[in-house]
Amino acid sequence: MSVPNKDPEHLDRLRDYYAENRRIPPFQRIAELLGFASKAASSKLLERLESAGFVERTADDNAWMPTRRFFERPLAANFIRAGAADPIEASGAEPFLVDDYVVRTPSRTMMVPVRGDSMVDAGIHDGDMAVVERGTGAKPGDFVVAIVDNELTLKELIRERGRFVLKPHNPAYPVIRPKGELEIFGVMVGLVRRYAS
Amino acid sequence: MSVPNKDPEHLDRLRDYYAENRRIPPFQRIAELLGFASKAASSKLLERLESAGFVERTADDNAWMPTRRFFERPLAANFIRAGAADPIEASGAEPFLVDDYVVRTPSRTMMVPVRGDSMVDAGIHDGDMAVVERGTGAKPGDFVVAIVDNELTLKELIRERGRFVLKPHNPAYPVIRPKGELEIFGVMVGLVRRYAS
DNA sequence: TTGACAGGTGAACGGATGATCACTATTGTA
DNA sequence: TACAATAGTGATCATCCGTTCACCTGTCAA
Repeated sequence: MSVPNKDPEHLDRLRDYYAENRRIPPFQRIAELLGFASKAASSKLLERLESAGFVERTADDNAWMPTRRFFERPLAANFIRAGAADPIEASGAEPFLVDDYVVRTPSRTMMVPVRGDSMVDAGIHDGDMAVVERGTGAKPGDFVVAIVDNELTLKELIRERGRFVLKPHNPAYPVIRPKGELEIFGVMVGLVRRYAS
Repeated sequence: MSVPNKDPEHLDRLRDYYAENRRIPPFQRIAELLGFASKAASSKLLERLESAGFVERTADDNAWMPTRRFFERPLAANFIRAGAADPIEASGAEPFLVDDYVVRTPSRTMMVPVRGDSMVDAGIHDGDMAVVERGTGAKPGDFVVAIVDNELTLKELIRERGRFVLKPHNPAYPVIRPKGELEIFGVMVGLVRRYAS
C-alpha cells in the first residue's frame, strides 16, 4: 500500500499560518508546525511545493512567497462527497485577499465605477468596479479608461488604419474616433462586482 | 512652510514591493528602495507606519506584516477636468478596500473559481472568481453555487412549478432540474476578475 | 531480493537580519 | 534667534536564517 503524500496537509498548515501572519514562515518554524526535526525537511518541502506551483521565490531576494494557486482551492475539481462529513468544512478558511488578487502595482492602481452598458458583451456591467492601473502603456486589445469629452470612458483600445480608436463591446454603441490625440487615463487590469443581497 | 511628510510616498513604494514579493522587505532593502543610508531609518519608518496603522507585527515572531489599511486603494469617482491639472487630483480619493467591498461576512465567504461559460450572458466568464457566501438563505433570482453530481455549479436559482431549478445564462446549456433535493453550497455575492497584462 | 527513490535527519557554515545607541541634520515654532 | 522635535546616520552585536552535505529509513517495482 502506498504512503499518502502529506504535502497537501502541510500546505494547509502553511495556509493557516499565512492567513494569520501574511508570510511564509521561516524554516525553523515550518519544522515546528509540521513536526519535522530538521530545517532541511522544510527546505525540501518548499522545493516540492514550488514544483507543484504553490510557492515561488521572490524576484527581489529569493525569499519564498505564495503563488496565486496557494490561495485557491480547486473546489469543483476535487469535490467528493464523503459520508456525513461536510466536505466543505475543510475548505472553510481559505486565505484569499482579493486586493492581492487584482491589484498589482498599488501605488498606480485606482478603482473606477463603471457606468452604462457599452461593454456588456465583454461581461462588464453598469455598476461594476473597474480596477485601473495608471501610467501603464496601453496596447491594442487592452480595455482602457480614456478621457473623452472630459469624462472617463471604458472601452477597448483598437488600432484602426494607424490610429487608436475606442471600441465599445455593445453593438448599440458607435466606435469612438477621437479627433485629437487619445488621452488614456489607465489600463483596466481587473473587475470587481457586487451582487445585491 | 511645512515640509511634506514623505511617509505616504514611502508607503507607496512598500505597497508596490509587497504586491510583487508578498512581504515587507528587510530593513536593508527598505533603505535601498527609499534611499536611506542606514537600516535604522527603515526601522524607525516602520514604527511610524505602525502608529499610523499601516503595518503591525506578527503574533508569531514579531516580524512586520501589513494591516488592512495597507491595502486600501483610492477611488476615482466624480471625474472633473480641471484645466491642466492632473485629473487624478480632481478625483475623489476615498480609500477603497476591495475585500471590504466584496466580502461582507468573512467567516462565511469563500472564493470559487468559475469554470466554463454557462453564465456568460450574465457577465460571468471562465476564469472569474466567484465570491460565495455560505449559510445564507438563497432566494429565487440569486446566483447560487449548487452541488450537482458531486460538483459545484454556478447557476441562477429559479422557481419553476413549485420546484427549484438551476438556470444557466447561456442558451447552449439546459436548465438543471435536480431529481432529489437541491443542495445549495452558497450564494454568489460578488465577482472578481483579473485581466492578463 | 535488490536497488532506486522519495522524504526526513543532523550538523556545520557564512551571511543577512533586527535591535540598539549615540550622534547629526533639518525644520517649525516659541 | 534659540530650541525642541522629527528624520536620518553609522556602527556594533547577538541571533536567526537558508544552504548544503552525508546519511538514514521506509516503500515500490523490477
